[in-house]
Amino acid sequence: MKKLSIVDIANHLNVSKTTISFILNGRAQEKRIGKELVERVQKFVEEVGYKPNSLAKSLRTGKSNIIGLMVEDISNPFFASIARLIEDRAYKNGYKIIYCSTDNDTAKTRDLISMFRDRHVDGYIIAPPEGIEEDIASLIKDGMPVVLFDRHLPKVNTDYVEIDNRFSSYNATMHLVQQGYKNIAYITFASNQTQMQARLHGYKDALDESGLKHYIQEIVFSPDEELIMGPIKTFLKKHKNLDAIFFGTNHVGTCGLKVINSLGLKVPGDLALVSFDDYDVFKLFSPPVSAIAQPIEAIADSVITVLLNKLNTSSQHISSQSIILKTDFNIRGSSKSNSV
Amino acid sequence: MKKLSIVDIANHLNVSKTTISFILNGRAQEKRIGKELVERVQKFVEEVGYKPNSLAKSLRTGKSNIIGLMVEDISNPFFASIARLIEDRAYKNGYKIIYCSTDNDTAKTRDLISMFRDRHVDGYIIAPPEGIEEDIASLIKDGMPVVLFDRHLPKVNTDYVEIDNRFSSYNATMHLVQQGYKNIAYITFASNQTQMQARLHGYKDALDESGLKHYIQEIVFSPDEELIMGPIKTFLKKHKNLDAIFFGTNHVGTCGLKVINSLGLKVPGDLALVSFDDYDVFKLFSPPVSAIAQPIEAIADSVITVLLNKLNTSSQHISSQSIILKTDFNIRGSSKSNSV
DNA sequence: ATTGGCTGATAAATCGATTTATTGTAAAGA
DNA sequence: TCTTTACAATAAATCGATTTATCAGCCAAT
Repeated sequence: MKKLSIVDIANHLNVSKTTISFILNGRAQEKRIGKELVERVQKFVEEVGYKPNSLAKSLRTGKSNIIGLMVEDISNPFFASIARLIEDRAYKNGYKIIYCSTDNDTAKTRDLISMFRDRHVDGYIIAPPEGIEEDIASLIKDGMPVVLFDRHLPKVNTDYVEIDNRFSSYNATMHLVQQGYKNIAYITFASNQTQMQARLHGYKDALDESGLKHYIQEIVFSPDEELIMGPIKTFLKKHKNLDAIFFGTNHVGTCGLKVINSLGLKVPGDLALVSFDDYDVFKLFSPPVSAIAQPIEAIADSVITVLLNKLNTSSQHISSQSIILKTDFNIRGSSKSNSV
Repeated sequence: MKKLSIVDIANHLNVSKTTISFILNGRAQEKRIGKELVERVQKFVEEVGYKPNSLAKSLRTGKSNIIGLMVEDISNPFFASIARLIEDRAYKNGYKIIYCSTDNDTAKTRDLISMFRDRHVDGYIIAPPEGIEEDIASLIKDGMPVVLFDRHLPKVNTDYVEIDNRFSSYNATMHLVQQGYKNIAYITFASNQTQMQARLHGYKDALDESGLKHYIQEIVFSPDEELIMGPIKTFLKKHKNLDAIFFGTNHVGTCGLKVINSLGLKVPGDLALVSFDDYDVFKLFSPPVSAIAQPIEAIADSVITVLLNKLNTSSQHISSQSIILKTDFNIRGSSKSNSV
């Protein structure tokens, strides 16, 4: 009982495979195929559960109904949640997802793009690392639908979905300032990606406006958490005068909390905390940590909507669109009572 | 500058495409193709960056170099981490991953399997929901390599990778018993899956052995966390005498912590806690929560090793193998001093 | 009687590879 | 001299669909 092909169907019904194909692709009317024949074919196909070989189909039509999704790291809860939502929406629209993690590694990403291309994916959803501009540009030049998210590439004209990083960061920093904190540090991953730079600027702007001093610690990303916690620990020991910390991502934040625990620091007595990216860890820490929550449903929705749009309209009147979404600032924990 | 095909290469070099194909597939020697020709072809292919169309290749060979990965929910950190590791290993071995989340929904899973099949994936890695026995069996009957993980299907003879759930659970429960807790509850998701049943049994066995009373709360899974927290809250309010809780999964555990926070209960003063599946939340809770840590690297490694084995050896001498891995019990927080 | 239009269906080309069967030559063996 | 054998490369078949071009029959119009 091996799989049957369109030829088997055709032979069994004494009909040409062309006819079968037309009927199955809803072109029966257009091709003036007799009603009884159509019914007979449909009935039989249904009966034996015939399904066209999608590889052959893709080979001929050039469409694969697969979307390539490239995130930084699928094991990061932020990306995992987004991926999950995108997956759902994509399936509902008849698309499958091939995904991969880039690790923010340009060479790896290049490989993966070429692999996606090789697999003839119909569209790309990418959280791009730095240095990948040319590859993305060439993708677009060749007419592939591409949507970036979480960050974008200033030198390349693409569709992208982002949040208002600068303002979110500015706003959170200002919140600390207004609570009376004077020595507010910003701990983040060293990165020139747009979203990270915007967050950094938001922090700086808020402090500049308030006449406070910057305390910035940039950490080189590593899969080994110890190598993230180490620099944080050193930084905290060096700057004993800090009274508040703003973490640039959930990952930095989580590592930061571990350091704070290990140093036995009291929150918010010794240090007030705020982090970018909300996360169970922040809700359950005691006291709970305020965090900037990205609207993941909205991000996923926007991304997939923009991409499906590009996939369905061959004529692109719009050269490219960018969507900037708002974040929520979830304020938690007892606000410092002795604010100025 | 459209993509070039093997015919373009052949024409350009005045060589037949057969020859090109043989050379590119490393069959030059076997097919006795002249050395200079081989070099000339390889040089040119390298130069123009020609890559065979993998769809055509798959169509002809029947292999897709794609592995289908079905987890319960990719946004669950346990599955996300496993997926990430599997992804890495698969890529290193020339395989790509198509993934999806089953939601433990049998009908959805059935659809997804048929989709994977349709896509001609070479192998399947599945955390199976209940009721999917027949579909898996038919997959195997048709010679598809399948590896289950996290749980297995007793009625189907498959390869699978699991942890020692019963013992892990028994051990963790015993730990609470030995610390002197008398009223130990087990809160879990209602499920007949093997791993959940094994965990439940481990709990029961430990209590039976110790002559303690069972307190079991099974919660119907829901994507809405409120519907998980609600029953937990009710349960805790109903059983004021509880002095310890064992959570059956990280998700239940996280929700449980939220309830405990909202009720203002003190840990471990009012309640001692242990959870299955380790997770940042448990490490950072104060006091930190003891947890059973699954060896995710080992799980991912085993899964992919078993699958690659099946993929590379056409003759399966082994009918099926099951791998049971050990867990780590991470004991945290101050142990109760007034133990019996 | 020939052309043209319409209907209903099909033969053949195509997508881009792999695989099988075949060809042509030159050297070796009978 | 004629047949083998080895060598080097290729033509053609195949995978399973879609798409283009073609055909056969029939009726109306020129």
